[in-house]
Amino acid sequence: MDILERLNEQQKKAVTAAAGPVLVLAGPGSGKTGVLTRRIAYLVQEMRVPPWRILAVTFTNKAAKEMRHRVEALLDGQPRGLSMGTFHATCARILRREVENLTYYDRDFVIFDTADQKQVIKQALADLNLDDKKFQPSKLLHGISAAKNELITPDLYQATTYIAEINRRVYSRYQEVLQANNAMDFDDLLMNTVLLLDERADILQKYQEQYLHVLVDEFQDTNTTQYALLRRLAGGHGNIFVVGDSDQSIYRWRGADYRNIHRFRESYPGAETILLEQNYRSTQIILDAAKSVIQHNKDRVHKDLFTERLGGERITLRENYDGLEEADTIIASIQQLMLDGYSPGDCAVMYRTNAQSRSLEESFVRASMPYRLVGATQFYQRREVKDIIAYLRLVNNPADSVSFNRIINVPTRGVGKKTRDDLLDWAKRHGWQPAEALSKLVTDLDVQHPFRGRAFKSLSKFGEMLTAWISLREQVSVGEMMDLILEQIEFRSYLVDGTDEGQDRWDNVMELYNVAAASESMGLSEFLEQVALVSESDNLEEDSPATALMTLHAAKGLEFPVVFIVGLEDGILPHSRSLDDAESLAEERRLFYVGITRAKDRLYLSHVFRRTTYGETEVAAPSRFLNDLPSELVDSESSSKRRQQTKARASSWNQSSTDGWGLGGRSAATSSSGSRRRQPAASYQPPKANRVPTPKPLPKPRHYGGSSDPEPARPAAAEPQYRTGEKVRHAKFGEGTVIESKVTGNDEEVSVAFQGHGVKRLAASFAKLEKLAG
DNA sequence: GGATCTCATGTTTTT
DNA sequence: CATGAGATCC
Repeated sequence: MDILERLNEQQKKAVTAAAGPVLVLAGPGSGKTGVLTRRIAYLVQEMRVPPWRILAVTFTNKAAKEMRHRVEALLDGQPRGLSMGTFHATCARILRREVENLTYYDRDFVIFDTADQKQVIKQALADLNLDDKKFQPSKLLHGISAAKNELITPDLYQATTYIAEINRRVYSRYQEVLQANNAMDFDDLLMNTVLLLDERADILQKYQEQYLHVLVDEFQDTNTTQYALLRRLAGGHGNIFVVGDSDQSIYRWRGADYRNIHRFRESYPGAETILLEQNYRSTQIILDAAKSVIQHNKDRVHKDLFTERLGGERITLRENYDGLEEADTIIASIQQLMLDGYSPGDCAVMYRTNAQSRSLEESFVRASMPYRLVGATQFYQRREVKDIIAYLRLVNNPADSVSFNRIINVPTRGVGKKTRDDLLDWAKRHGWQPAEALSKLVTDLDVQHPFRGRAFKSLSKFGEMLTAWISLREQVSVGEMMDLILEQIEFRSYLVDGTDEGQDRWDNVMELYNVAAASESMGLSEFLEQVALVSESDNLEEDSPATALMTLHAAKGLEFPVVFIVGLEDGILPHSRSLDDAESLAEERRLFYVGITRAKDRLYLSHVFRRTTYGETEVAAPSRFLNDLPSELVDSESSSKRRQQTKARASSWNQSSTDGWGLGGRSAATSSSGSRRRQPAASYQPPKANRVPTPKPLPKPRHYGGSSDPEPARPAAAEPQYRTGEKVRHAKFGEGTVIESKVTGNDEEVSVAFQGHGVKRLAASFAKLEKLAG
């Protein structure tokens, strides 16, 4: 494929720019990913740069994955050795490779997520005899994260006030606790990499020489530490190509600083700056509205965005009575759009806070309209999943006391607070890690210990299992290890308690198992790292027939033919916590701008008269941002007006379809879906028009539809679906032969021998086995 | 030691 | 309203 095909002049200029610093300021919809990927292809193909000498960094796994695919398509095959990944994954890879040069860590260090961090901070506070009610863990963590994002170590932390001094001490202790656990938090991955490169000129030089070209996506979202990293890596040659848009900077609260764009120009005075101003996404009207909104922010780099999609539908602005009516109105609009040839999957509903998704979901369920929730509760944060990961982490890294504490009594095994404290105490006195102490208890029969009777029995039993797992660590695969653990702790019977929720939890564990089993070639550390650095929203299914529901933050980088932005009220968007700070307010405005610019054809904005938050209903004022929309671009409707027009049919505020679109079959929807790893998109339940419209009490939306589709309510204890000898196909493992299959609870456990992959035990509901004829 | 209740808490969350 | 952590009760 010709790399320069169908590029406009500016895009071409960026792709073919000479080596050296390049700054691409890319408006929304201006084809920045295309430019970035073509730049890489150009470097390889035209400038003859070996792929392994190129480093491309992104913020999300999804962006990295997409870039990789597109580069592959351009180059007609895999660019061997190309480094492409998120900042965190890139740093983790460097740290892992250089681990022997790290003072406090050994090779199996683990990555702590926010829940783990909270435990660490509590430990730090306890160690310092500070009250965690007086000093809020979340606040302290935020402060620590901010420091790390600014490359400030505890030693460099300037404390001139009492509270800052507390912060400094907690930060310092927090780092010690992490190190004692052989663990890093997300921010450490970045900071420790920079520190390492600063300490060791030889290592710095090695990476500078390897990465002859550095490319960065979403540059406006970099924080100080990330920018420091980039500057160091590109330090020798200065071949750094960054793409960003300060108008889309919406992660300031995470340390992102779009002023890095200005700094870039100062750091690299010779940098070539290229503006991508042509928008290929939106209609003129939508783009004009977006421009009018963002124009109110000060100190912007001026861009003159334009589109060839002149005209377009006007923006619809609606006032509804309350959130319920707002949701129902949106659904009615989607149904109307369907008559115009749009699919529900062409539509997205965006909101400021996750809490707003609930009422929307309920309305979608009630109307039997398909939807998918993007980036809600993350799979890897689910309790049962975290529990099992904690087991694996402990096996991988017995120093991990956070995981230890998490699972010492999960499933309940008779180790309560007292016994646990005694154990931790005893371990501490001897200078052992908790897991180490447990091993001692079973391996060293002469050891003096404070346990008797039941406590001793429980601890030894667990100690024996743990010791055995650790000794098997090098010999078995991750999947086998997990299988063994699940079996021995009888996790299934612990979870499956006859409720749907219990079954869901077990299903989640089986899904994790499938991920592990598919990661055959990975070592345990590697597996855990991968699991720590992926997130759910990386798996938004494209081309799903369901309307996407997401926060405005989650919407960045996406586009939809039809976009609804809800809750345009002062206090929601802009959010109440941002009202008293100009910089925060500017960021809220950017958030609105990001939302508007996601839309290709149609944009619907809505606010309500009465908003219910935290169970309290209050009158809400329309968002101040609405004043920034030129009235000639907007069609305003309010439900009271509409009601008068359609008086005959609509009679009350509470009626669900106020504008006369009472189409939505009111059959009780069965399954909604969160976006899940390796799950098919939410299955579309078409409105069953002829069903008796008896609105049942709302089923609580299931977290996903995996195990029940496509055959809901498989009779328990029925015949197995799979027979011995039957040939099946699995997405990962390919063809195989069924060895045995048995029905267990609501599911079926199938053992299949796969060519080249050995025998796998799979949960039928997850494995998605395809039966092969013959 | 384990279950149950109460009470505080609540923006966004690429990793 | 809905969730989670900690206290309290059995």
